[in-house]
Amino acid sequence: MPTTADFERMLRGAALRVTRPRLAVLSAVHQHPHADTGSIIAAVRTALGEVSHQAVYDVLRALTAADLVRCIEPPGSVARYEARVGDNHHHIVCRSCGAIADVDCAVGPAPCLTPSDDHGFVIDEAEVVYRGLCPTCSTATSS
Amino acid sequence: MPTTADFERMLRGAALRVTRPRLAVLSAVHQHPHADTGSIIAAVRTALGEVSHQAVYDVLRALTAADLVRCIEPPGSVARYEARVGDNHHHIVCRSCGAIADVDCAVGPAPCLTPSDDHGFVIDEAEVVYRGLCPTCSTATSS
DNA sequence: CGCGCAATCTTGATTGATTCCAGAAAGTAG
DNA sequence: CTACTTTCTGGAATCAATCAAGATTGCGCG
Repeated sequence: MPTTADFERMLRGAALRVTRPRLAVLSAVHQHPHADTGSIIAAVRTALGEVSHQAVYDVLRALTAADLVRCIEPPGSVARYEARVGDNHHHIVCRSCGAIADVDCAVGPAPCLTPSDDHGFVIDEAEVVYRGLCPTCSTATSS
Repeated sequence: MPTTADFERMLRGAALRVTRPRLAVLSAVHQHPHADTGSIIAAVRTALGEVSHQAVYDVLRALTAADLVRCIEPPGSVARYEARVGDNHHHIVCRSCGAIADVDCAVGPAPCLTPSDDHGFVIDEAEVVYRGLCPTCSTATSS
């Protein structure tokens, strides 16, 4: 787990000002993978006291633009943020309870980047979302 | 393009009552691939006159549950619906204008269904979303 | 060490999609 | 044709997210 000093370095490296809310948001995202915005706001407030949701939204946008965090939007859920950036990985979403797990790319660095017909689109990224049942819901259903 | 009689047959086959709003929604989804809810409501109202948005939401949910339409939720956009069901295909979303195009599965019937580590999840579906620039935005940007 | 600019945060209102609710209407089976 | 059940209508409510204006604060510079 990175330290506050690491987060500060990351912010400076991205030419972003180092502020209390930003360090708290960065820390919260690292501590709570796949957390939705509400959870992040709650975590930040636990750490700092009162913080406006607007600040959190703004910080998340800035961090996303700087590639310090990544935003994912699973179907049937609100936006979620995670700290793993730079590595090509995807997600499994549980159909029943909404749990999310990371999945490393199936076949290589960027296997699905070549669809059979690109319709003239210039593709720069492919995101894969697996749907299914997590271990807990799977056993609960089959029993 | 299927006819009203076809739509009626589809509804009866799914044990759903045949109502005017349902036929209109089914028709609208077939005529406007990847339409968002608002567009579908507008299309239905053009065809039938006043229809409550609640009815459209309800119908779309019923049709989705019956696998007569499919719901997709591209990042940064609202829910959209399409009529292609049963075939495994994915989507390209334009980063700039939000246009959506269909893409047949890259490597086979269900290529990405085998991640390197499934974390104990029971996976039954994989959805791939390609991000990039559509031909129009691509040329507009590079010029 | 203190100043000034510009980015950032606070507060509060607002939008927009979606859902909930109760009653009226309509489709289907018999 | 009748009755039952599903579906639709109309309106209010919820929730995430965005917008706007003014107060703060971080950071670079002298």
